[in-house]
Amino acid sequence: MPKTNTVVTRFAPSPTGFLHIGGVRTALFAYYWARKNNGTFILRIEDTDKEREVAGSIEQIQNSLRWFGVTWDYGPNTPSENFGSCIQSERLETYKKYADTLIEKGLAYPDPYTEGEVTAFRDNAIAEKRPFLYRNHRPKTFGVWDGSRPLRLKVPEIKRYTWQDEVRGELTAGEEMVDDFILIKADGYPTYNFAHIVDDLEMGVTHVMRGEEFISSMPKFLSLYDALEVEYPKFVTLPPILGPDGKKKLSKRDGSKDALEYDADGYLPSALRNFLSLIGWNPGDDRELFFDEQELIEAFSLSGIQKSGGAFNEDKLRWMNKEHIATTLSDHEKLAYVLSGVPDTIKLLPQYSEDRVGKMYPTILERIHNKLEIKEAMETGEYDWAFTSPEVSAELIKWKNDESAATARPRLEHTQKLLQNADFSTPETIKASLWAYAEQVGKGEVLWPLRVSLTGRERSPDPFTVAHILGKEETLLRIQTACDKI
RNA sequence: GGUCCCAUCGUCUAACGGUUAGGACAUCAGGUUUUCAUCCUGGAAAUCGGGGUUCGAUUCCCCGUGGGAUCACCA
Repeated sequence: MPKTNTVVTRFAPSPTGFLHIGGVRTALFAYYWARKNNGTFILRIEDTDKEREVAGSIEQIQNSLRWFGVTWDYGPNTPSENFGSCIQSERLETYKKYADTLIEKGLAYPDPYTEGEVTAFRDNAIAEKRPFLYRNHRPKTFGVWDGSRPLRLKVPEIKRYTWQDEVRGELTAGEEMVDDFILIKADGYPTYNFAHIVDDLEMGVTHVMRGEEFISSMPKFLSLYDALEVEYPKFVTLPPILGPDGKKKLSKRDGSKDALEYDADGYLPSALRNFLSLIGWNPGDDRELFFDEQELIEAFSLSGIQKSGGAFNEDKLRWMNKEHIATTLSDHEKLAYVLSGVPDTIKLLPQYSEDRVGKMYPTILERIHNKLEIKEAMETGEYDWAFTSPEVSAELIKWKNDESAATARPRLEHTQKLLQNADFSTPETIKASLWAYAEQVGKGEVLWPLRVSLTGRERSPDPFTVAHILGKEETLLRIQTACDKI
């Protein structure tokens, strides 16, 4: 649905693989800005390099965006009545049209050199330690372009360019960066430099949002806008997302993996969205937790975008994910979340049942930040007590104030007696049945041996929670087993 | 190397000439607690350096320094 066209933004990835984290952030910002202004958001596929194209990545990119809740008004499967397809390889006629216009104006010409000759020019310039400029070799007269050779732009004016960036203010570039770049390659496909500008124009894009790596190419873009005699859109330069070291750009190793891998690791889309939005942008106040997409859209502003790059802080992402799990998931969803993190090996344990997991998921969620940590805790045996009778050592049952484990036996037996008549419906009701006794005799004296009898472990959830998870029968049995041992 | 960009606690960041430089994650200490976890309280922790401009610079300007980007028939 076309909206009020005050703002049109786009996300324009090339289908050369999965969508990485940096790309997601760019998409998110462009999407927020469009939605905030009741504008239009376009997903455009820049597939003009057939060599690098990876099959299936268009689907993959769309799936990733959908996972984040990003929706687009026009995209690969939703063409526009006005400008048609959002896939560049299907728009070759359009680029041709613009190329012809430039040729007519005398502002585009076929490159008369072979690739080898141009390379030789370049190597020569490098050897002489001076910047290579194709325009120094520009032919005196232009031949007729038959499509078999690259078509180059004749830059309308060689000058120092100055332009406004919505984030960084006034930016400049020297005339060394102004050169006769290629508009259409010998294979008939346009270059990024040409295609993206033609498309932005055709699609009515008002805000071009992209990473800072494009700043140095701006003279190219501006000279083309000038050659076409069109208005510049607004430029919004986004800072890079850096690796944890805060220097290099985020690499695969430290988080720039497929956005969907985070799903597998148990990161909630809302948490990752929240986290990524806060790298290179902030709402201007102390708010950090944005559980809802709408809040983010409302808070978003161009003035909150940062100039400098931000590191990917996985600790903060983990914290944020925990917060999102706690506040955005229903009880049912929390249980499903934990269940999906239980390794198969655990499911083989004799007392394993979903019912038991259903009683213990809150205590598990209290201790983890993502699904990976559930798996890890389970695999290291942290929760084995819940699914199999523990091996209880008498040594461990001994409370620090006791002389030996046997000292605890009468207390355990009394505890067992109290629990026989206890209400096991919640940890609190179990606690109620034991609390008076524990306070009278000593909490550590009663609760430590009980907890160890039930779990066999030095560290575990509190005994009331454990007893509730195990149920009355199993609880009493385990206490008996422990008593028999000491 | 040329051109360009950036610079506040370890990290993400607030401050848009006047603040004891604030918040969050991480970290440390204390408290609650039978242990772990949770939770609560508190602490330590930053304006890259040097010059200007100004009554007054985190903030404006210049020079350094450091980091980054870019110089393709890739995007």
